[in-house]
Amino acid sequence: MDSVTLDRIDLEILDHLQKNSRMSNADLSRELGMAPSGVLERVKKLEQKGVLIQYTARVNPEAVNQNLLAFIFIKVADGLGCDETDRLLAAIEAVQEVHHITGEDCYLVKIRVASSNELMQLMRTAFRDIPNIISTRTTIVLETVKENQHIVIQRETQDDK
Amino acid sequence: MDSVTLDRIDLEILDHLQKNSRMSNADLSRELGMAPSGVLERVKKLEQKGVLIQYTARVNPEAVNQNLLAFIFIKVADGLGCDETDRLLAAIEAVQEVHHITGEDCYLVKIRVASSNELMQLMRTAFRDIPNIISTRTTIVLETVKENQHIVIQRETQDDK
DNA sequence: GTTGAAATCATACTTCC
DNA sequence: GGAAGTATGATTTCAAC
Repeated sequence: MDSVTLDRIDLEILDHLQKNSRMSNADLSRELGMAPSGVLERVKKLEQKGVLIQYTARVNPEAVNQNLLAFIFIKVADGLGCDETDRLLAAIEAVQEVHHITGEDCYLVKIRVASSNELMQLMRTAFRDIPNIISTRTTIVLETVKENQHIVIQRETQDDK
Repeated sequence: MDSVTLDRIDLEILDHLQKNSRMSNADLSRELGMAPSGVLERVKKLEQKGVLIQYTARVNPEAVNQNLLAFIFIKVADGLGCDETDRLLAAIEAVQEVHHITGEDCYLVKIRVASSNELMQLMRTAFRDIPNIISTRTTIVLETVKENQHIVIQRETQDDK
């Protein structure tokens, strides 16, 4: 999944769909100056190749009472963690991200919940049930200034077709 | 933006669009067992109310050579940071997230770049040019197990219409 | 990648509850 | 205030090129 070759048009498609995934294929093809069918075929291929992972709507967390964002550093018994621990952490719905990291701790987990109360309850239940966890260190987010998953599309460093 | 009342149908819409924002309004209305026109009106209102922030496509970072993910803890001179620092950090394209956090450091920044080389260059240029930054502490992600922005839609804790 | 045609969809307007 | 019905123009989709 890193041997995929993308040309300029593919990168333009990715850029547009990152900015608005709900745009119609007709609009997208107008932007690119191509026939809709040709664009659709490229989009389908990008999906098949695993370049386009998902189309998602971003929901304002405040609007659905998910006001607490936190990062949790987790130290586990077996040095680098294991597949089972990975799986258990990822299975928690409120957990949005699970990363293996360098440094003292082994995991960095991003979690979004309704309140500090809910976070405490999760720590006491879901996290407590995961074996191997030695310690956790929680950092609370006071305010989020920026938050997206946009990947910078670098047209110049890519091969053209 | 937290006084918005959403009923069960609104929450179902959010849930569906989070899972696939590119689904047609016709498909969405079939899932909900409603007429397309009614569903469209709700979606438009959710956009207007700022509940639906954006429709975006998730791109596989490896496919576009963005293989390095890192979290940077930043300490600034003026305790809690300021709007100007917020703005400068957020302006860096590779920076996906900027949070004010509790604890020793003031900011937590998530950044995605092509390589450790590019990260180093960014630290030497973009970050170096931000006044007030006292120190940075970088944590490199070795592997990402889970990464999404899905918000848990809690049907039971919301008011029904 | 494009064209063309049939099926399907988006959406604005009206009517209904 | 919604939601459903309706009509028209746009879009999707797939064949053949």
